[in-house]
Amino acid sequence: MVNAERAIDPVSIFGALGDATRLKLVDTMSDGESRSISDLASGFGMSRQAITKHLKVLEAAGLVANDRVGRETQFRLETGAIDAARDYLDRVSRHWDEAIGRLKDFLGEG
Amino acid sequence: MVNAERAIDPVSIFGALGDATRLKLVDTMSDGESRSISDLASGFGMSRQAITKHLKVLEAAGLVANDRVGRETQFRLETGAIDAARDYLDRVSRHWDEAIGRLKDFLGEG
DNA sequence: CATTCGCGCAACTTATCGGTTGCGTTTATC
DNA sequence: GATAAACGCAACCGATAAGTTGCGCGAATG
Repeated sequence: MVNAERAIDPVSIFGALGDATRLKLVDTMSDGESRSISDLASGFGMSRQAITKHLKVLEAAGLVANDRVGRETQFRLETGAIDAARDYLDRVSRHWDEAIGRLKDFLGEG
Repeated sequence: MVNAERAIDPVSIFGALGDATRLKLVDTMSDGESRSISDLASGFGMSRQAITKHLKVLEAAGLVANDRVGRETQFRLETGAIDAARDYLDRVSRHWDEAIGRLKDFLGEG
């Protein structure tokens, strides 16, 4: 199998987003631009290596991707995983709504 | 301030969802029913106390609430936090779409 | 061609997480 | 009123997460 690590696993996606630094990274990259690691790291009061680790977590979850450009590694947001997470929450929400709807119907009939 | 711990913090919401057991708990409760802790724990191959801990994490994030009924503590899903998380992802997605749209317009004009 | 910039790799430390066990308390049941 | 069910609290433990530092390497720069 070429291209492993492509699971679209809600657990790892939510896990990746469940950290203030990583969520801020996602937020930063939500403007669609590609940024180098050092560029990204400059905003956070943290070492470059720490940011690299966070980016790897985001990448493993499919939330970001990177291209090597010269001596830089530029990261960009990958919206597929975000959409998947949103869809997951949508399903939960809809399931709940339908169940509550049935409950109300049942109570209304009584 | 009465009712502290009501923050609607995306980080803690995503963090709470970023665990297989907790996500399964949310999934289980998405049918709108209230369940006791022991009831919930019976499905997972895990001690009641472990489930209690997970439920507290979910509760701290605002994803579930509980009422004491006799000797049972019944938990139910609280959709507000889920909606908040979904809205957050929506905003990120929309921001990205708009930014990419502007980029395409710019390239198209050239 | 020496320097420096951006990065990857690896070791290490500390804190937190996920899980366990044990015990005491309250509520229901026989 | 003894027994059992459902729970909370707390101590404990191994694994992992988040951050650091140090070092070496290839790509750009003067």
